[in-house]
Amino acid sequence: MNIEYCRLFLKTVKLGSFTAAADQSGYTQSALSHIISGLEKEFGFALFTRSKSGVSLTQDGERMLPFIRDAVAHSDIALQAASEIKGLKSGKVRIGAFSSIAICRLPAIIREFNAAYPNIELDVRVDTYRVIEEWLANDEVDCGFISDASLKETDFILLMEDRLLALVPDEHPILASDKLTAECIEKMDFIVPGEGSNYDIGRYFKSTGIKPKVRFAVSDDYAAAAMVKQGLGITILPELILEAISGSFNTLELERECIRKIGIAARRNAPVSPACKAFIEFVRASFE
Amino acid sequence: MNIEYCRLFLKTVKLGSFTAAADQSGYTQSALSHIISGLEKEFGFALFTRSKSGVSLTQDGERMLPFIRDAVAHSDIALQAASEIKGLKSGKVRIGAFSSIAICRLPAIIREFNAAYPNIELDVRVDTYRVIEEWLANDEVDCGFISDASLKETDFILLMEDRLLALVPDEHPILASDKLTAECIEKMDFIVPGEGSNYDIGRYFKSTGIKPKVRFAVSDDYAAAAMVKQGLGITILPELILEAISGSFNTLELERECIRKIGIAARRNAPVSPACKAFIEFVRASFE
DNA sequence: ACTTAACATGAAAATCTTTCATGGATAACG
DNA sequence: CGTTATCCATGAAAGATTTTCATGTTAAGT
Repeated sequence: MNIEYCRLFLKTVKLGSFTAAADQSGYTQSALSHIISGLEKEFGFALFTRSKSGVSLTQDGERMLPFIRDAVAHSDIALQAASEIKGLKSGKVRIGAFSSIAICRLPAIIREFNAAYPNIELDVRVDTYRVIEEWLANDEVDCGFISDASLKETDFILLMEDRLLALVPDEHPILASDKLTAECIEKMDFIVPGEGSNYDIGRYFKSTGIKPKVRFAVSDDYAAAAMVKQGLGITILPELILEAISGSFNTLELERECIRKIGIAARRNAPVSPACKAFIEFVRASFE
Repeated sequence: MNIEYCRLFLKTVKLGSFTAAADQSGYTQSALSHIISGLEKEFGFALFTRSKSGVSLTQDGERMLPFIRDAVAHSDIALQAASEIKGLKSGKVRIGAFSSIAICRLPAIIREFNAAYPNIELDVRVDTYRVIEEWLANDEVDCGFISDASLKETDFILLMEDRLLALVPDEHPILASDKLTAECIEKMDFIVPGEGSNYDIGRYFKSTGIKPKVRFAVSDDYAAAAMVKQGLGITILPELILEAISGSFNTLELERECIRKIGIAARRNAPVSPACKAFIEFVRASFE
């Protein structure tokens, strides 16, 4: 029994016409006629009654229909399984990541993933998560690390929570206090950090109503940290970024805590390749 | 995906050898080698690791195994369904029947069955059910009508119960009585009927301990009936046979009732053709 | 080392599949 | 009603695929 022919049988049943089924399947009408005849010979009875307005199932054909559907369905499952396995042998996953993740977590993940799936190519692009969301929407990446802040058309998997912490100059009196209050922030000079963190901090100030005394706005988090060290003011950065910044810094928890939720997302309602599935699962597991 | 090739894959898994699997399946080793390579190309990964002592599944092949088994199993079911349907279009059923059934019931059954399954040939052989059981055992018939008396290696389906009745001459004083007692039987001349019924009556006398005064033993039931009519004695016959004997007879129930159970049987543990199955089911339904 | 057993491989042969060209039959249409 | 279009069947030819044949390679067993 040839499964391809069974598929043709099903299509013919659906369309009630050899000609139409053949056209839709890239065969000639003649071929399909021969093929169905072959099936009928193999089974030993007629499947269709032919007429000038098409074909319709015989009673015997009707009886066979569920069995053939079933056989086709199960062979499809096998084929599907094969393509999953194959997809893990030779895939390519395009990943969007924002800088702190790219610096602090991705290198280890990529190394381990490569060991497990040596033939899956990983293609990492780094930008802010605003941009990563665009990439996801435009199908420029297969999956991306984003914050839960504005997840829209994505399947989001939570990986970790990341606190915002204040960075304070060395030997500053405020270090004696337990947490940094809103009033303290407003009293001190504030250095607005780079683009990505900027976004989180903007949200933070907006939601708490804190109005910082902005002295500087710099283009990246490292610069902001360096300026704090020079005593030019304080700044606020996600904890994860601090891991990436070498050197020791004085951090202080915020009295009004702020947490960003970091996760990985693929486009919702879009087919996800086996390789990408495997990568996402791998990332999920590595954050457990 | 070619189901035949999947079957070959399974056989190869079972035997752990291309050569052996090819031999058992009527292919050359080379053909199987090409075929498995083809499957591997289709799936996109290796199924077997080859060695000089045979082949063994790769990890991926192992993963595919259950899916392929499943696909093959379901296509087998479809093929099986087809052969059932086909079997009902062109079968032959060899039937063993004993005379009373063959005369009183079979003609109507055969006529109706033929209308329903015009292409199934029925081949009826008539003898006593002792012989029919032999035919069943020797596979000389596909199914047979037998009594439950000595059903051994058969699948027995009960169809009807058949009483033994006494046949008494016209105007005999015993007719006034309600039932025929054991003493009455022993007082009167007894005519032993033909071979088939003989067997039932022998059992009856044995089990009840009645010792009849045997005057005659005749070769068939019709003769026994005729002799009763001539006033030569009484006899005992199954009710079903009386239907077959033309003319009116005086019957009397036995005080010690005897019932034979008539059914149809096929050999147990032997494959039963679809046509035979259909016939047995048809008979069962027509006795309901 | 030699032999055997097992799988691979390329080319040839055999078989199967598909198309082409055509025909017949009926339904729809003017 | 005849004409045309549509639909399926069919036989032969072309094209693919499958299977075999002949042979090669490699490793295991003796």
